[in-house]
Amino acid sequence: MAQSGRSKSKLTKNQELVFDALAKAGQPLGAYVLLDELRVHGFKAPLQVYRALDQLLELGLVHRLESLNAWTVCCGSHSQDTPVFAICNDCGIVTEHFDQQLSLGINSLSQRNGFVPDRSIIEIHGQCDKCGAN
Amino acid sequence: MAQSGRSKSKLTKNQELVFDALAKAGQPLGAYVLLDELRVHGFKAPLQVYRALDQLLELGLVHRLESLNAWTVCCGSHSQDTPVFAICNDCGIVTEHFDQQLSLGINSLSQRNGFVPDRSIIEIHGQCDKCGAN
DNA sequence: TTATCTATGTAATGGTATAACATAATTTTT
DNA sequence: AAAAATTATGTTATACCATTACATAGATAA
Repeated sequence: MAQSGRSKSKLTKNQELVFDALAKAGQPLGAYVLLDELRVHGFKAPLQVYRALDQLLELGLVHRLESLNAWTVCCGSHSQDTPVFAICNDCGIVTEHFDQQLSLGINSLSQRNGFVPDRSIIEIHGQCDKCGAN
Repeated sequence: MAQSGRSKSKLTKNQELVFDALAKAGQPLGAYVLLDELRVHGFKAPLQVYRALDQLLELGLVHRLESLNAWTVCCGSHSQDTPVFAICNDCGIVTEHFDQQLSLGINSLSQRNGFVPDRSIIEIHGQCDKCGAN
């Protein structure tokens, strides 16, 4: 929350609305769901959402889940390291993690192939602990 | 190619057309690009492509690149282990890898969180060796 | 106070994927 | 071989995701 707090003070009105809607949801939302939620605040077009999301991404306050076409608030506990998302097939809950072994693996594989990594995507689909217990 | 050869013998006409178009391209293609390439073979609607792709995915003959909305043939050298894709920002070349450290990392992180992984996505964006040399 | 830059509003369009329904081809069962 | 069931295919319409292009307003700098 430290980083979030610092950056959030500079948010514009639309950025703040989008961020708060995502934070309140506590789970990933699609851009058009966000649009619908924010119509009550005057949002009328997808671009209002996408522009805010782009800025929030830039600031590191939200992530995009590539395999879900959805967006979620950053947990805030990693700086610029690769986030890892665990996505439950059953309940849809998504948790964000940071994992050194995976980060090192990305760097090591890249280096062996003369590849310079810039941005990495790690998303694990499966069954969460709660759903597995049932 | 061993696995591909075995499975390919069972492909339907449309599946074979889609697979061959992807293989010939040698790089990821979008579904609508595939559709256009296959119009000459009688394809007329997106669903013809998507249905074939779904089956090819199932058979492990192709992969979907989630961060590109594109599809590519499987390199064939990993069985059911998580493929890792390196995607060059500059030239667009995509290479497929298998990496034990990353696979172990996925399993380890999952286990620590009581998560049962089913299908994982690892995509690294950056600069390839050729582009870095220039 | 212009000039510039950033944020916003709005309409139109492009790109990706699936639902729903119909038909044909193939395989299984009898 | 005929009937039934299954699988593949064809086609239309629609839903969902994202950006281009252009116009306007607000804030900041010169």
